[in-house]
Amino acid sequence: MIKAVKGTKDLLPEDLFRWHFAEEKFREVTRSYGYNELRTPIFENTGVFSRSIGEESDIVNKEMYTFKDKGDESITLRPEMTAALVRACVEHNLTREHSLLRLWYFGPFFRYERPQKGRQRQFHQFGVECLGSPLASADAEVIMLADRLIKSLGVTQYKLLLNTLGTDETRDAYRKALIEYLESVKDHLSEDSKRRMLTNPLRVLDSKEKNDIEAVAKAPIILDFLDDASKAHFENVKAILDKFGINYEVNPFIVRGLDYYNHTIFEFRSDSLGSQDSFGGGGRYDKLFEQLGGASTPAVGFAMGVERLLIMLESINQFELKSYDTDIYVITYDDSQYSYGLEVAELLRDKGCSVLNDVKQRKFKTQFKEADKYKSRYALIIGEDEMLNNQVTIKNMATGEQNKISLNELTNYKF
RNA sequence: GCGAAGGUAGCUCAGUUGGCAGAGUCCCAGGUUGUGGUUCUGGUUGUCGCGGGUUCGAGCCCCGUCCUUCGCCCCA
Repeated sequence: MIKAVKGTKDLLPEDLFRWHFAEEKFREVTRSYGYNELRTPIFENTGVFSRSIGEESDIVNKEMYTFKDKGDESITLRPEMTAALVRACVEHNLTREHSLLRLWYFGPFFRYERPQKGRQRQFHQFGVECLGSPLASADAEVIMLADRLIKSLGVTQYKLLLNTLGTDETRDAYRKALIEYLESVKDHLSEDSKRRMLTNPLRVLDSKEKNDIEAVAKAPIILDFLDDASKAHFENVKAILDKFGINYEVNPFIVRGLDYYNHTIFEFRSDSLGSQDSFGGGGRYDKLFEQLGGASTPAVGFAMGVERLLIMLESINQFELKSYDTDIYVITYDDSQYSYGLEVAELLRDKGCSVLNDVKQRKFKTQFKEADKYKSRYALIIGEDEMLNNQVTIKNMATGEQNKISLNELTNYKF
């Protein structure tokens, strides 16, 4: 038997009820903040990602699906959206036409990783990007949108972690000081962290190793390296969140995996997800437009792992629907009324009802059982009698009440 | 890339020291020819993940491999 590729999943009809529920909320919440959807191709020229995410990051180094196409171009299946979205905005000059641009997206992404709970090779992200404002107001809007979305899905058990990286200069100065410190406690670090010290030193702060956590406790803290403007920016973000009762926890140890962030960074975590406890995150990326050849454009955004979000919905039993209800099931006594039943069904579909005919033309009793299975609210019963008199018998499946009516009455019936 | 557990019917799983591959559920048919949700009766369903090996005989033991799950790494 041929199976789906490792780390990929089919979404079956029963899964999709939950997906549709979430996707509806994406539309609802983004609309309430005036965000418009943007879609980009699923693959890009490799440079879009290698130039933005960071050559040293694991994503670029070992997780991208990169291949040469028949024209010998290096192509990469998108591992995240922000770089692709910025590319599209630059290419179409969108930020020239709108000095402030609010966009959202939802779609599949690809990373070559070891599959695990909440981690697949093809996975889905939902996210928003607010382009054009350097102010804390934009950071706060994006965070509040994310928070509102999570709440609207019915999720309550989660934490919002907040940190700031300051400007590129403060981040680089901090990185230097941190490496210096880590060198001094090198003997107490795990093997992983000794390696990370060189590739992504900020990651060491986030280690789960007991020894690392102790060694890092006295490490220099980014907040001490911030210039006044960066501090003010961060304070403004917090002030807005405070005003609207958004709970957060400042955590100088949270770190994002992508190189392009500066100033505010944040992460949503939940303990119902096992080891992949982060289900969303984002931050400000003021330099990315320039890196990708566009005009300097301050920007902030976030992304959410949709599979992880849905795991959380499942764990709180949110949204258990297994199939959609239908309005009407047309039941015919035998095959000679089938064609008449079809006419009646089409008539009702014109009115906007969902109507089922038994295309297997099974026996009378079985059709009733089907009507139950599809949770039809009404059964239309058609025998020789009804057909000859241009009538139907309409039965309310919940009350059992039924009566014979003409087609005319049927088309005016309030279902 | 590293470490650990698992894979038996569509689904959830049982299967003893190696001896005819099972249960529940779902599905299908029927309960005397125009009424369902509950119920009763009967029935179908298998590459025991895949490939080798040991054995008279393998779902069970051995080796390899694929996939899933859990942890590390990394990230959403």
